Amino acid sequence: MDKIIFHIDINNAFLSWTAVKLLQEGYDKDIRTIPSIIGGDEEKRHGIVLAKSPVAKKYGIKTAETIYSAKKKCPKLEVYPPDMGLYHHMSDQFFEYLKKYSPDIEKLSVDECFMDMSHSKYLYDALLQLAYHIKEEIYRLFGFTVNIGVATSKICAKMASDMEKPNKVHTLFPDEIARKMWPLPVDDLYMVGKNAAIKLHEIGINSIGDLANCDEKVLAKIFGKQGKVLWNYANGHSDDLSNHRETKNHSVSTSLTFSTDIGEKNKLLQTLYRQVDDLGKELRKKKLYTDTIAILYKTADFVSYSKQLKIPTLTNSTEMLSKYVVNLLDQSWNDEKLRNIGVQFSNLTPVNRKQISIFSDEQADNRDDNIQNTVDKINDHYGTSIIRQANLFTK
DNA sequence: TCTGGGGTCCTAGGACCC
DNA sequence: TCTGGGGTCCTAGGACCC
Repeated sequence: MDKIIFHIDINNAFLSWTAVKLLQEGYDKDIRTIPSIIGGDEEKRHGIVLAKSPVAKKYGIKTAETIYSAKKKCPKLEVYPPDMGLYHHMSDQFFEYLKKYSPDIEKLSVDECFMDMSHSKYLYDALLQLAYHIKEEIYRLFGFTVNIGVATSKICAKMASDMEKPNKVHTLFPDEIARKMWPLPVDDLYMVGKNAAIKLHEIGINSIGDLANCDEKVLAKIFGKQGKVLWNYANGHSDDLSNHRETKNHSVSTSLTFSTDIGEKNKLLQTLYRQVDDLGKELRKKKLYTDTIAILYKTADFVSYSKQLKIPTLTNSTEMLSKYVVNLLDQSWNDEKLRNIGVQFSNLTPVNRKQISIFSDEQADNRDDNIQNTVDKINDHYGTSIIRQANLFTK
């Protein structure tokens, strides 16, 4: 029997979640029905569109464009601030609810997932009914709407849920691909971004159908490995779509855009120490170790740089990570003013596979681990970081 | 008052080994 | 006294996703 995959996508998740919360608090309008967006704080230079209402979309407003530009397109646009705490809470509830229908759920982000329904007891027709049922039940229980794509491959389920929005169920079975997906602009295909779209248009490939029916070899020449992937997607093949997301915890990172460009080293260090402390805590909580440490930054003129170092031992000690991060800054930064700085740890390894390097002092490592764990426990207990490294408080 | 934050994967070039 | 070729590891940068 064929696979049956559902792709469930929350419509304008951040905006819907904020809308539901405002309504519960007695707000007099549903911001999903007016030109509105969820946007960051412009004064802090976080001023981009994080989510938009369907009405805002009609004005041509796009996710990730500047709020400044969005307001030019629609002067009466209403901007609401994000509430990440709320969003994580709503996301958790959503995925908890879905478990009721399949144990095989693959999260793609806070607001979308695949559900493998192949082994469910439902017959084919009943499965489609079930998709509608889930959609309605989510609305009844939580107050937000979803799109559900039903297909025999992940790529088709994903493309189906993206069709007409909001609050819809679409199917995209093999015999529907040519009629439903091929006429769409090639730009709409998953993994065709701005750059790929330009190159495809240049060689006369404008629709997904053009891509599906073109010569694979031409694609390979232009896109390398990715050419084959795109060709498969256009033909509705391939279930490796999410492989790169399945293997989780390849890296953790954090970054911060400053309100004003920063050129003072001690201020940069303060930010870095805080970031290393936060990520270190995350690693220890997940019992993961890293041996690949990087800093990333953007200069005032928006040029990105990164500097990475592989170290001979695995660690998740804030103290050790801090030392390397400071070295990386010293090696790469030449006193330019920065608008953004961040830290990334990759090549993450579970604790039980930790290998003690011949260069490391095992006893010292264990002692460090114990101190860190105690600090983490105290901070957990008081709900905040009352114990941080002394570094964090220096000027 | 331009341009967030957190991820994954790929590529190209250099170092180094045999 | 001319310069192989395969392989792996590491780093910096970039494309793409939500």
